[in-house]
Amino acid sequence: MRGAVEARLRQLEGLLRGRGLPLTMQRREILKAVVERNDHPTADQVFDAVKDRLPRLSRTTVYRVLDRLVTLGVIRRLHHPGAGTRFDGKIDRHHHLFCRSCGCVIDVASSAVEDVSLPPASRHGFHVEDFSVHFVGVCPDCRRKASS
Amino acid sequence: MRGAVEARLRQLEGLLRGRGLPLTMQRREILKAVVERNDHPTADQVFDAVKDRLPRLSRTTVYRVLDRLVTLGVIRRLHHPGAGTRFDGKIDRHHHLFCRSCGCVIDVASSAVEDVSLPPASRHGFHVEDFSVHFVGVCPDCRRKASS
DNA sequence: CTCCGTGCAAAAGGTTTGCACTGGT
DNA sequence: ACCAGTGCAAACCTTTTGCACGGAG
Repeated sequence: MRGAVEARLRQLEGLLRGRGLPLTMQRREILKAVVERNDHPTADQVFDAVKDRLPRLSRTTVYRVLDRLVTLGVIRRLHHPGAGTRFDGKIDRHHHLFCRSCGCVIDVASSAVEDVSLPPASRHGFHVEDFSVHFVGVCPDCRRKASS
Repeated sequence: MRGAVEARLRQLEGLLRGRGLPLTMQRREILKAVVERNDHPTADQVFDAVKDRLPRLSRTTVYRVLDRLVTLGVIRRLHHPGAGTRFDGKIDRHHHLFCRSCGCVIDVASSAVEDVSLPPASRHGFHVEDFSVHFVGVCPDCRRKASS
């Protein structure tokens, strides 16, 4: 999976160069931190993960860089029940399982979900570009605890 | 649509009485404020909508009452991209169109979306109870502005 | 009468902003 | 050298908490 991270860094570099923006250490390390984990970290968790490598890093920068990465389309903002904003290193279409018991979020590959479409007449003139499905239920861990 | 609001107030009254909880003016007015609008107000917007009728109302109470209404299942919490927590007066299954330009949210009737399910092999032991679909795109207003 | 609910004020997060300095190109 | 990015501190906004009073059942 190391190669995947390298690929994302190159993607970031390309997007930044295309706009004449600098590729800083902070952007590199923050992107790595988000992509390397498959949970969905908050800005604060990203800060914690990166601060060892960049001791002078400020929380402000984490917010600003995450925002920039979202704008560039390198990562996604995730709207997590309960807690604050979270970030998701995956950018291919995928869906989420939200556990209503412990609040965790599990990714589901898009291919595991049958295609979703809206009848054109129901769109109210809304131009739909993408979608994601939020499944709500109980995760394996919580089911195990509940049955014991 | 006035009748619908009355019905929801009776529903609230029943749920509260069943638990020996009082039906206060604040709970009545806050529920009305959420149900009467078809957008998805924040706690602060609810406060603004109700403060004329209840001049001594405090923001704290709005938060507490909204929370209680969610617990009772009379309204739903909505996890909205960008902004803070929003509340949705509809409790039947429906989906949402999120405008990435202005941030507004439009309801979609559930019947307009084909049923979505996960193949059993993809559930990783997760027990799915419900789902909702988040469509992302551009709303009619923003499309109009963009084309001019 | 008894609790729960409410209002107020203050605290607690989480996120944003202004400004001077640093760093990538 | 230039301009965007960064760090710091303070501001901001939303949400939560402690405590005394007031109102519904």
